[in-house]
Amino acid sequence: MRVLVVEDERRMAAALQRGLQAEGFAVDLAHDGEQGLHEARHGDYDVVVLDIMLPRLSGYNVCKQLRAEENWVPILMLSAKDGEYDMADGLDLGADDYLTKPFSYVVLVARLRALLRRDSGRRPAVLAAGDLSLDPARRRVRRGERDVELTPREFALLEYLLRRRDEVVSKSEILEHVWDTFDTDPNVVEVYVGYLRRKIDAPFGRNALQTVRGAGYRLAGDGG
Amino acid sequence: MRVLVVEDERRMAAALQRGLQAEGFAVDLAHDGEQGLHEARHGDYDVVVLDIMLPRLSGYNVCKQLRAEENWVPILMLSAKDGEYDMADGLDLGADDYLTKPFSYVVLVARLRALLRRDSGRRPAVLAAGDLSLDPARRRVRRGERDVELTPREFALLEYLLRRRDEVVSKSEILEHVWDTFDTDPNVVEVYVGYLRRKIDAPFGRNALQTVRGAGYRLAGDGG
DNA sequence: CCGTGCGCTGAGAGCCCGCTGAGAACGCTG
DNA sequence: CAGCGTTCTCAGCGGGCTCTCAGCGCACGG
Repeated sequence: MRVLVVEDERRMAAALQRGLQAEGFAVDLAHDGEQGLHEARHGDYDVVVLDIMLPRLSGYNVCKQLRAEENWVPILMLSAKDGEYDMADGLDLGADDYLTKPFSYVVLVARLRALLRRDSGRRPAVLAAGDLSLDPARRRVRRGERDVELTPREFALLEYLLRRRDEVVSKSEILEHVWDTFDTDPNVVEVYVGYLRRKIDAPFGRNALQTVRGAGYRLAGDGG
Repeated sequence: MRVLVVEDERRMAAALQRGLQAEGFAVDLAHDGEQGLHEARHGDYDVVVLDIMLPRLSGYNVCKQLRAEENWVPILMLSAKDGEYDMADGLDLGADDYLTKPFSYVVLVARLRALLRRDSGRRPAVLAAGDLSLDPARRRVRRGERDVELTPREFALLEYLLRRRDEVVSKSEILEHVWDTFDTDPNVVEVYVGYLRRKIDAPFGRNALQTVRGAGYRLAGDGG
């Protein structure tokens, strides 16, 4: 999962980066509002952590601007507790959650995961393709009436493919979003696609997870 | 997807070309600002990667000129980080995104894809000629209501011909844009034209892909 | 009518892509 | 420490894809 942290104070930013990386996130940093706005627009992040007090452009305005552009990436706002800013304003502007400094990593990570799970509630809670369904919140996968057991990695892969169902997704895109790396041997994707097929397709005589030779994979929207 | 890379430094340009081709883009190169401007005007590209420091005409001016002509092709600017130029200026001039050298190659690809996704609303997403259609994003080709399976090379060839439908396209042009070489035996084009005809024309009793003896091929705009 | 040259096609060689089984490394639990 | 589940690497293989080549048909010009 890709996280953008917009925070001008270097030590705070570095600490957040280390902490979140330890939790398995891929973290990029922006050090002022303009850069943050730019990265959020173009960087394809799954969630944004946004400080309010920023040089050049405040977190408020970054958030406001993004929402004005119909960019609904989940945003978690951070503020000092000196009360100069009111967090309620942030929520009004379209932020999805907020935290007041100082906060603990544990809480931050928990909030982030919650945001990712519900994805701001703007998308359907359950991802589906035909009779294949995945519930991110309950971490549950079903094919028809039967539950399917997946490992964490298999689950993340299926979730990503379902979010982009009917599209052809390249192995490098998969590596970037599911493994949070890009210089890994793409063979690992092939291996996990194989695992998934053995669990969601083969036992049911289906073929949802299709190979597009020379391009990547496609999850058929009708469930195969 | 067609990408124009405007970059004077040969090694950089060659590396970008190879890398982007591996990701499935069709890449053309321009080596100075004037050539880049000319290609961008006439080349029908989906996105332009534009270095700022260029001989004869700077990337700034290429961008400014294109926008002045109401040409809204998505532009991603590249700059050295020596700070001589401020990227914000580039955005003011109408660029859609920027990256600072050195950048990771994967980030570049991700940004390009994001640009293409965002922009896909403006231009027709699918290329068509009569009841023959090709969707670059979903990597899908249809003749009427029937899906047609193509190999990567066949797909690239059909995409190129569709973009230039009703024009007579020479074999050397095809070699240059689809095979990215020019000293190859043109017979390979004949072979692949043959493959395509067997998949998109023969089974349907159609004749979209026409031979213009002594000149090249033409894809009939009405689908044959 | 024939000759020349262009384009078409079937056959086949080689290569590369993707799939898979085996197993090593790692962490967690009892 | 043993046992288990998960992740990932590696090597081998099978087959699809690409491209070459040679032979043939056909258009066009003499």
